Amino acid sequence: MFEIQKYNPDSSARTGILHTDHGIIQTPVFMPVGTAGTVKGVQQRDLKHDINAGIILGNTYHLYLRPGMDILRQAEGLHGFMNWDRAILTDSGGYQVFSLSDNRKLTEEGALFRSHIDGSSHKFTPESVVDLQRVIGADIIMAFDECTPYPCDYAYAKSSMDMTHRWLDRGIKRFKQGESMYGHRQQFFPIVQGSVYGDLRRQSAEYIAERDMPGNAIGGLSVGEPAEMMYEMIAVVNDILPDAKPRYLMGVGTPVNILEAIDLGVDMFDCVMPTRNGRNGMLFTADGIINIKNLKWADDFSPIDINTPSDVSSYYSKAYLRHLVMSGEILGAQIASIHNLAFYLWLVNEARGHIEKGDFRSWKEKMVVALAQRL
RNA sequence: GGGGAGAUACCAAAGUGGCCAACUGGGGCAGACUGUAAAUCUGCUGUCGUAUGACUUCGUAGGUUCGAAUCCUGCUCUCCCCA
Repeated sequence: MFEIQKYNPDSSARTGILHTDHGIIQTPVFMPVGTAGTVKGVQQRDLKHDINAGIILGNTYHLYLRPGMDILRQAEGLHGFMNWDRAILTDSGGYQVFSLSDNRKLTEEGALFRSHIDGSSHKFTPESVVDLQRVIGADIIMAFDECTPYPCDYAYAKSSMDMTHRWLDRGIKRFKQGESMYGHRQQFFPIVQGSVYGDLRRQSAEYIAERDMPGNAIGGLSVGEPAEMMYEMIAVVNDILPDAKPRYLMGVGTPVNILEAIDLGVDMFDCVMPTRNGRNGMLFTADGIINIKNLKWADDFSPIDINTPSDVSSYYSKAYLRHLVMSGEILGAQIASIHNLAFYLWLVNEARGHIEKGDFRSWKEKMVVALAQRL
């Protein structure tokens, strides 16, 4: 269930509230990615109290391979297993169809995977992926799709999109036949595809909108295409997807990408960037990007970032964090991950505040310039 | 005092007449990373702003040779064994 709270007067940006049985989520929202049942490097305690994440991601493919469904069932799902009482969204494994393309084979029936862990063979179908996500028990579960690569020729993009649509209907059917295993409600989101082709995107958005599910996702973007192309596709799609339902832009993105997409009417985001890039020494701040490994920070004893409201951001110095990252110390990856996630959450909350105030557009224009700076 | 081994770039360590400005690690410098097979990957790392180019290098001083990090001689230093 989703309620719009406020529209920004001069853009498609809006604020809303998404209801789940594990709490309400104010949108726009950023969802930290916790693929394997862990937001890498960050404890649940810090995710809650320092970062204040209301919802995190898990991944069906990875959890299915390890620890496996039997363990998750015994643990009463992923919530019980990782002791996380707020909301969870699971990706279906559609992204792995893309990222593990060397290890899989697609058919109308579904996808045959070779496990990246032990090489064993596994089959995912639109139906089985619903069943797996029942066991995992996420509040929001995703349809099984093919995330097409970029570049992707028109013919392939079209046939892939059509198959994703057929897969969607099979998934919805399975979803409606079954029920949640642990007593809380689950919502099923379909995914728009169509690569970078406006007419395909339009077609896909129409198809998905007709399914009338509680929320809609936009997939297959930020896979290497220019940002402008991505924005164009988002605009096309959002024009068709119903206003009254949350729109989830999968896998995006940079702080700038997120503000631009909010401007276009997107409500939900997830991305590995704050955690992965954080582990690799990139820090995001409201003034721009810091590569903490750069020599110039070696003797900078000022706080990492006094603007970002997390304990670590103002407690530790840049020089110290650089030392930790350069030395390969685990704490460096942890601090950087917490800081970046807190920054992403701060950014979308700030966006929310400005939408409510009605000056989102002008605030965004200023931020987009600042955020892209290299410090 | 006697015998033996060795000195290579920031460190470690290959190379033992031309394919050597010198393998490979590490370190350092920089870059990449977008629904996570990533605490990962890529580039550079003697000097000359770039170079299929020039110049200076393999403890040190000489020598042999068309050509030496590689062979010979002296010197300096280090390590090991025996007294």
